[in-house]
Order: sequence, then structure tokens, then C-alpha cells
Amino acid sequence: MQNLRLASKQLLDWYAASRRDLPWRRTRDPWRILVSEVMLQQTRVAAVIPYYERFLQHYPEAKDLAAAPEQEFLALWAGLGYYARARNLQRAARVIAERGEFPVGFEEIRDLPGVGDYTAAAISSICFGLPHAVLDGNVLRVLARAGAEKGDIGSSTVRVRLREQAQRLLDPRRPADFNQAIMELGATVCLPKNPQCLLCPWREHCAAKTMGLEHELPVKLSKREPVKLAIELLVVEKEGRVLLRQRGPAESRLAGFWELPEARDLPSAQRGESAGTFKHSITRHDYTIEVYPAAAGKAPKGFRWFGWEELEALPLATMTRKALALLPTRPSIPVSS
DNA sequence: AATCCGGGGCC
DNA sequence: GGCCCAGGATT
Repeated sequence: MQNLRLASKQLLDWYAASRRDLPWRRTRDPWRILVSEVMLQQTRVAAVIPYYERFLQHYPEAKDLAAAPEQEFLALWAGLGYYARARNLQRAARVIAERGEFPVGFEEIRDLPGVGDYTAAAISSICFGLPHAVLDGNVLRVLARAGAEKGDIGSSTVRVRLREQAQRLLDPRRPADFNQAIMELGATVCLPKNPQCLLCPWREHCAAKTMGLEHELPVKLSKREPVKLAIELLVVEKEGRVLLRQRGPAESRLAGFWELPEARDLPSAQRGESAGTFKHSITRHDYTIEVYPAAAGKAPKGFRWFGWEELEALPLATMTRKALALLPTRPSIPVSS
């Protein structure tokens, strides 16, 4: 990659011809871009689109989310994962609403809760034309291949190198297009497993391609053993209602979400015959879940009865949605809302 | 620097 | 069935 100017232009030309029409590419409203970028953190475009549309229908401006009850926006986020993002987004919305306007500089944007280096660079370039290069999973992969970087892209030294390269490549006159172009290249052409090199605007000067290393790079180390766990969930019914417990606000995951009780939490419940099993993975935990219909006397502390029609407006853990979907005679609860 | 946080789609 | 995704916060 000798001629950075040429490479940058080739990328921008390719992007102009190949860019996907995505909902957040039809606006430069920083609030909408913030919502999209937070949802896109570690989450694929296809998964985000329906959530993005629905979320912004409810909260078209920062002040709308700022005033929303937690259970309401969590229910709108349920199924998307990484729920701390939603809480941080509300905190950010409150900062913005209180200021009266969206912060304009990179540092001020970076200071918003839930906004790190990537998101601050994305917003400041896309909405305000500031020349900050983004460094996400796509950019790491594209640049590691283009420069035949053989170090682990998880290591900080390699990331610093690639960040500098991204910043050198960035066309300061068109930071918004450049950032989106290089991410688009990673998302649609420079794929992790089967890079589509024939379609790549950088095919002529990609070092990995030249060396025949496009399938070996980037190098990504450090994977850890998944933990296998078995869980027994109870569907306790009484007079057409089901028993749920709410996770505490201080719990590390799924705080504030409602879920079915585990058998070990209700030792006194009378259990029926198993309704079936399913698997569910969260981060490094692989659960095998067996579901039992059950009956119990009264709701223990921390539990509440819910009518089936109430569940839709509730932040329900996906594991609970899957378990409820297993039951034959129930009104269907959408597994992926 | 390491670890945790969800969930799903794709090869 | 493993891998990866428009990462960030916490320790």
C-alpha cells in the first residue's frame, strides 16, 4: 500500500457504487446516528434494522428516551443483547437533553456514557465531518490484510499500528464516506472466511492477496473454553397466570429482566412431566435447559404473577421466551421480538 | 491486559 | 457447532 491517496480514492469510488441503502444512511441527525451506532456494537446490521426503526418510533429525540421508564425501553431492546448499552444510551440521552443540544466535538461525544473510541469517531465523522478514523472489527480485518499484518489483531501494539494506518488513509475532506466505506468493504467484500478479492477495489495492492495469505489473515488469538451448564426452568401456572421473578438491579447480566424461576429456587413446587429441552448460549456459557410445568401455592418474595397478555410489554430474557415457546397450548410469545 | 456482557446467523 | 459481529466498561 504505497499510494495512500490512490487507495483512498479507489475505496471511495467503490463505496459510491456499492453502498447498501441502510436506514441510518438516510440521516445525519446525531441522535439517530448515536442510536444506530450503539445498536451496531457487536451486533450485525440485519439484526439491528427492525430494532432501530421501532426504537426511534418510540424515541424520535433524545428527550423522549431521557423521559422513558426503564422497563419500557428495556422491553424494546429485549433480544438485542448487551443490555448495558440501553441503560447507557438513556444516560447519554439525559446528558444531551439537559445540554439542550448534541455535543459537537470528539472529546465531548466520547464522554457520553456507552460511547468509546469507535462510536465517538463514527459520530463525529458522520454527523460533523471531523477527521477521526474508526477502528472496528471490519477495519482491523481489512487493514491487517491490506498490510499483511501478521500480529494478533487483539494485541494493543497491532491495534495502534492499524489505527495509525487508518488515520493516514482517511481522506480528511470526506471522513464520513471514508469511514463508512472501509467498514462496508469489511462487511461485504473482505469477509472473515471467504474474502471476495475479485470484487475488491484494493485487490491490486493488498499485501495479503499478493502473498496468498488472504485466508490466513488476520490472526486472532485467545479463545476460551465455554462453560457448560444445565438448568431446570419451571412454568408455574395459576388461574391463567404465570410466575416470574425479576433479576435484581445489581446483577451482572440481564438486570431488571423478568425470567422463569429455576427449579432449585422453588423446591416446594409440584413439578409435572418435562415439556422438553433446548439449548441457549450467552457469551461463554452454554446452557442446556429443561422445562417443567409446575404448580405452587403462592408467589414467594421477589416473584409476581403475570397474565399471558402482559408478557409482551415486559423485558423478558430470551431464555424465558424460548422456554415459553416450548409449551404447546400457550398463546405465542415472540422469541425474537 | 483480561474479562465480562447477548444473541443470532452463517459457513 | 464454532466463529464473529459498525465495542465499552470495569478491574
